Amino acid sequence: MKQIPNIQTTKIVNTTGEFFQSAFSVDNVIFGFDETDLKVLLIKRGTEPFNNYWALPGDLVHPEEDLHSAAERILLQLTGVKNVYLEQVYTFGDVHRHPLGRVITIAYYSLVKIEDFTLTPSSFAQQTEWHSVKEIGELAFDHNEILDSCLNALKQRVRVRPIGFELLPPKFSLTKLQHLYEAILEIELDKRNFRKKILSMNLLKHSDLQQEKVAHRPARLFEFDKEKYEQLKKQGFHFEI
Amino acid sequence: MKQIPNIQTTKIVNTTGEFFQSAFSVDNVIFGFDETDLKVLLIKRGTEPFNNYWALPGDLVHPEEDLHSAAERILLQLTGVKNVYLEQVYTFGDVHRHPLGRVITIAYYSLVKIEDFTLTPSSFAQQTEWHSVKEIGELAFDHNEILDSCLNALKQRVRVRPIGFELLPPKFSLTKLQHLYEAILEIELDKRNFRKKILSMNLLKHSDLQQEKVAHRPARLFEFDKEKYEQLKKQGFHFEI
DNA sequence: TCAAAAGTGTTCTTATTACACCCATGG
DNA sequence: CCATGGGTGTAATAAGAACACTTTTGA
Repeated sequence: MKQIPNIQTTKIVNTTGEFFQSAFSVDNVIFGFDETDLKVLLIKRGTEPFNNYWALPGDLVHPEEDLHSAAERILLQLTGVKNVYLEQVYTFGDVHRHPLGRVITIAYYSLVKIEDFTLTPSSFAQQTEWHSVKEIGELAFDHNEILDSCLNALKQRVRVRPIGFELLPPKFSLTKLQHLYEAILEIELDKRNFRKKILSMNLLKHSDLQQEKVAHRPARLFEFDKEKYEQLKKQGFHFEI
Repeated sequence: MKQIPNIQTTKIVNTTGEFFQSAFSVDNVIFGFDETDLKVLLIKRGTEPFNNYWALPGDLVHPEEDLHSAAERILLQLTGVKNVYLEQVYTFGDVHRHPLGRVITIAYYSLVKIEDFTLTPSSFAQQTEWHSVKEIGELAFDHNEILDSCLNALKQRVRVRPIGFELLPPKFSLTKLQHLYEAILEIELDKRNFRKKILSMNLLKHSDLQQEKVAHRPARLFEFDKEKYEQLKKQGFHFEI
């Protein structure tokens, strides 16, 4: 998949007869979590402009395609996964943000379970790779700015919505969950207080499973109870970490 | 000002040779506050589609214009005011949201001091009027949805950023400020607790002025201390009501 | 002197923080 | 038997909620 395959010919004729080039695209910041680090899926561009730069996956929005669907399509093409948590963040539209024309882009982020798929080199991109958000170099276009805005949005939203679970396998230990919050929020949490708080919400049902084959006391595995959450939300419950 | 003066001729030629019509616009939800009510500035459309419907002020983004600038221009044309608090909220891009073509729109809201200007009928719109957000009928296009999203964004953001002041004159009483929060958040606040909290932040400097000619004990007038806020913010201070 | 809104503290309740040891497992 | 991470409770502190009367002014 190319960022902007090549610049589209676009004409907008306004009432005074002016013409201009324009188009809109969607960029999708795909987040994953692996034990310790928050990661983001980047593709290495194989065409100008910004040839050989790492970039966010994105594409022009198709004529008969909603913005949300475009973001889903990008994700599906790159990872093969569907039905993923996806949220719009911000639209970037500076006149000169794209060197080849007037292209505004709507930024989304997705939260995926990093173990749900293996990356296969796409025919469009030279490379697709998970990068720790702590080690991101200079990206193509204004993608550093876009990534930052999505990271900030995630930081804010993960505290007040039960979306952290989207990054974990269905069954997880409380320690994993704590590490997830610590990685996203870039803070340290107290183990006992964290457990007390998350368990007091009654949103986790403990499966009877445990970790296996670990060289220490095995952790109990929990599941997020989505129905319970929807039910509590109707009653005015407000999630907060 | 017309919403979409008439549908623009737009061609996007993608790599497979398809053509399609597209354009992008900005809609600006302009909020004001008058003593008791949160209001929004609407214009009555004078052209099809949605002739005679109330609509949000908006326009196509010009070729050499940033999105933010477009939102500022719409506000300036309608009200004559500049340097106003303005924030992007969400981009609406459903395929059929505009009956005459593919037009996505980036929603902004502005916070204005309602007494800073008087409305003069614009040459483009039949009518421009403040409407209480509690009494909004059916608007043109998907503007009810856009307004709702901006209202929600305002509700969330006004609690954690000192932006309520943007809706008040430079000098205001604590009771006015309280009523503002009550109107936006749609809750009742305790007078003593509210005062304690807002004053404890040390963001208000009390001018030596008082209300005059009121048939009750005159209120002290306060000013928001923006420099103080910027300074505290650097030290990690977090505004919250 | 009345009506109307301004202004002001204390107590109670709830949430948040800080903190240290024993447990179960695999190697 | 050692190393590793899992699991647990209590006391201190801070934040939030509830609540009623006096003051100042104009009419």
